[in-house]
Parts: sequence; C-alpha cells; structure tokens
Amino acid sequence: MRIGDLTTKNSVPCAQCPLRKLARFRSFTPEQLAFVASFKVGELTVERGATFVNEGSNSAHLYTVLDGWAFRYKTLPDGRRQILNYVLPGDFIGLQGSLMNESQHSVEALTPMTLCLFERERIWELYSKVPSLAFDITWLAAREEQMLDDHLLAVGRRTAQERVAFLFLHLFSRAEELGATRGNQLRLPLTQQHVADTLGLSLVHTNKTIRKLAARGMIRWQSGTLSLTNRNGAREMTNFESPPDAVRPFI
Amino acid sequence: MRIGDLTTKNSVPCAQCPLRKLARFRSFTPEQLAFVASFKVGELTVERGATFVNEGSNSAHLYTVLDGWAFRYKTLPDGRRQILNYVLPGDFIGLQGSLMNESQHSVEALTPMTLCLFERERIWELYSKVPSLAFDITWLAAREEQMLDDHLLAVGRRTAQERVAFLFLHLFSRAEELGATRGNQLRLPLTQQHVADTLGLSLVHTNKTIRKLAARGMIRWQSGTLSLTNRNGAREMTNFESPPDAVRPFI
DNA sequence: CGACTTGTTGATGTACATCAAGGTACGTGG
DNA sequence: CCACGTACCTTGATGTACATCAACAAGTCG
Repeated sequence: MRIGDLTTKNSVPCAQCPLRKLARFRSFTPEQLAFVASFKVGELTVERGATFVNEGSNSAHLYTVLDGWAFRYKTLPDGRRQILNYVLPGDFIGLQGSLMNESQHSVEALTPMTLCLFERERIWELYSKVPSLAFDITWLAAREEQMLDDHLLAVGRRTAQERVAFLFLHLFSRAEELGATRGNQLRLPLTQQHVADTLGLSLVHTNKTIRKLAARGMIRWQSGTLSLTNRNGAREMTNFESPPDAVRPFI
Repeated sequence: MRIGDLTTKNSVPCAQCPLRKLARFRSFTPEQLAFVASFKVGELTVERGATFVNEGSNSAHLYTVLDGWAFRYKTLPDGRRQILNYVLPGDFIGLQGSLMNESQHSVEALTPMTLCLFERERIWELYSKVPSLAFDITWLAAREEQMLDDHLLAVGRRTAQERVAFLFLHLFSRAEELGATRGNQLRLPLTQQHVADTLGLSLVHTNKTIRKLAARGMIRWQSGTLSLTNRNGAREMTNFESPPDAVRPFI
C-alpha cells in the first residue's frame, strides 16, 4: 500500500497515449502535443489503497490519470468520511492544490494506478503559451463542478434508493465513455462502504438499499461486477441524463 | 419579479469598479483593465426573486456580480430543491453555460442585483490574448469547487446543528471579505426555507435546529440579521477554517 | 381590513443509524 | 491439508434524527 517511484523509462510517449485513441477524446494539434510532451515529467505508479494526495498537504503535484480508478474525499476529525467524486482515466488531479497551494481533499487509489506527472510550476507557462490547453483545463474544472452539483442534489434531496441508482448510473456512464463496460456490465472496484461514504448513508442501510434495488430488478452487483439489469428504469427513477457528448479534452 | 433591461448608460466603468477597492481583490494591470473594459457589454439589473439563469436553457450569458446576492440551485421534477451555493459580489456566473452550451442549474436573486454582462463569444479571445485573466477564471472555478466539496461534506456527513453552524460561518466569512459585516452581525437575505434547501433538511427541522443553536448561545437570527454570538464555539463544533486569504481575482 | 408570507411549536410517523450477530470468501502460516 | 485471521456482505432488533402534519402567532403588503 504505497506510492511507487517516479518512472521516466517505460513511460508512455504522449504521441502514443492510449487515451487519445478513444472516440470521446479530441486529438491534439502538433503544438499542443509538443507542449504536453515537454510538460510531462514522468509517470507514477500507485498501489491500490494508497493515499497519494493528502488534505492539508502543500506538496501538491499535478497529475493526469493514465490508468486506474481513485476517489477524492474529505474527513472530519472524528473519522466521518465523505467521498466527493471518483477519478477515472483522463481526469485531472491536483488543480486545486496547484492554484491554492494546498489541497483541501485527499485522493486514494481504488485500483493500481498509473499517473502522468506534470511540472506544477510550468502551469503558468501553459496558460501563456498554449491557451487552447488552458481552455481545456477550465473545461475539466467546469465538468467537475457539474458532477459535484449533481452529487449534492442527490445527497441533499434524494431518497436512499434514488441515490444508489444515481451513483451506479453515473459511474456506469463514465466508464462507458472510456470503453470500460461490456454490455450492461462493469467491473466496480468499490466496497459498499465506499458507496455509503459517497451517498451520506450508513453501511448497513446502503446494503439494504442495494438489496431492494436488486429485488426490484434494477441492478445486480456480485463479486465486483455491476449489472444494470434495468437501466431505463433506473434512469426514470432518478431522471438521470447522460452528459451531452461534447468532445472531451484531455489535459 | 423580473429581469431588467440591459443598460449601457449609467454603467460603472471598470476603471472605477467599486469591488476593486476592497483589500481582498487584486488590482488590474493596464492591459487587463483594457481587456475587461472592452469585454463588458453593459449592466443588467435583476429584481429580488427573479430567476435569471435557467436549468436547461442554452442562452447562457456570462456575468459577474457587481452588487446583490443570489443562489444557484437545482430541482427535481417533483419540486424538491437543492441550493448548491450562494453567489455574492465579485462572483462569476455562467461559466458552465458558456463552456458546455447549456446550464445545468438555475440562479435566482435574493436581493436586487446589478450584474456586469460579458460577451460570451469573446471568452476564447480572452484566453488567447490575456492569459492572466484566463488563469483567474480557472482560479474562480477551483474556488467554487472547494466550496462545493465543503458543502457536500456538510450535507453528507454532518448533523443538523453542525450543518447550520457551518452554513452561517461560511456565509459570514464570505460577507466579511466583502466588508458586508458589522462586528459579529450580518444582514442575511435568506428565509429558513433557503437554509433548509441548502442543507438537505426540512423546513420545520431547520427551524428547530436554529432555535437550538440560539439556545446554546451560538447565534441569533432576528428580523433578517444574523449575529454570531459565539463564533469560536461555532468554529470549534464544525472545524470551520476560513479560506486562506490569498489575493483574489475578479474576472 | 383580509390575504399571504414567515416563523414557531407540538404530535406523530418514518427513514435512516446503530448495535449485534453471523455468514461467506479468501488469504496466511503451520 | 487445517486452523486462523481478515475483509466484506447480510440480516434482525432497536434507537433516534429527521420528516410530515397541523395549528397558530406575528409581520407585511395589497
């Protein structure tokens, strides 16, 4: 359960970045590619369970997820934990820390991860030299804000069943964008405790809620695989809308 | 309860913007000032109670608040409402709508407001010509994200009393930055229904919770004025930290 | 003045948390 | 192979924080 060393060898060249090949991500101009390639310091591998960004720490780095899942969270002194959002391949980590000098949340890996590490000091250079990438960063920040808005609505005003259905639809549609689903199935590297801490519920009540959704034929979640057995039904009960499929930037 | 007409006369010239005079806001370079002044199309006045940004509408404009308070919110089809955040002078409105073409939330005025209106089409020009302003926009987006993180933690994991205390501390410290407080007092243009919809509570329970906090000597809230009669006590019970007083951009 | 909004309080109901116990699967070391 | 520990899931009993319902008081506005 640790954070690996910085790797520069074996590092994926940005020109061959596997994420770029996904339909959802827009392609780079030569100028953008050149900057990003020079911006990337190396790669970092993180073991499952490792917390690689710490609330209150100021040594904030700037990452992009090449592979693996993680979650952002905050805790209260007595241990209560709130998961804020999940971090999937193509997502940006550490913007807050880079702009405000100190991260107000932590990030923990749900699976083994590979991160692209960037020089935080050069972010200003990015803004002045490659405005199109600066624009992309803002786009990603606005998208994160939208997800938080939806999440807040769910936790504040939805019932337990609606919340769980909403979370599953949300994660499923994000994984789908990345080609990580098969039919109505998805490997979910979460425990019910994660779901509980995401939705503001207790562990036990989360369990009972999941069972109820399963009994209603909405979902099935066994041995790490989630099946949306009635995706439309779940959509209806939560008014879930997939995000508009705008072409999405990466970095 | 309506949205006023666009005004260009009587408009405050950006060089004399009253917000700039506040210690908290950084000052403009001549270049920044020139761009912002040309970026500003005019001013808009909005009456109290008017919803001037609509969830799902695509005619998203780009505003900055010159004066007045508002709140961002989302609703479910059956009427449940979640207030996402409050919008105070110096805040940016409509970034999501400008980048994503469609706003996923609504904004309603809590008081009469004056907004500076910008040309949304020229935001790209801003990014390419004045990167320092682009950086500021990202800063504001990251700050909004931080507030949402805190809010989510409160709604998901705090008790009712902690939530109310947290909200009051939050609003008080934001108003304080703007010089809108007097001692431990603040004019709050909210009803208890707003507090309830912010914190994921019912109206009645919100009322009882406020009474309990008042009975404990933490706060007083009478005829529109909030007094933090024991700010340190409230801080302790919520672990509230004022944001680091970084110099803050405006636009 | 009545109509309406906002705040307040008590009675009752329920969704959720907490507590307690046990079950299954999977690992480890002997 | 078994004994043991641990992580995760499941279920029932009980407790409580919160929602809902109802009624009324006080202030505001036409």
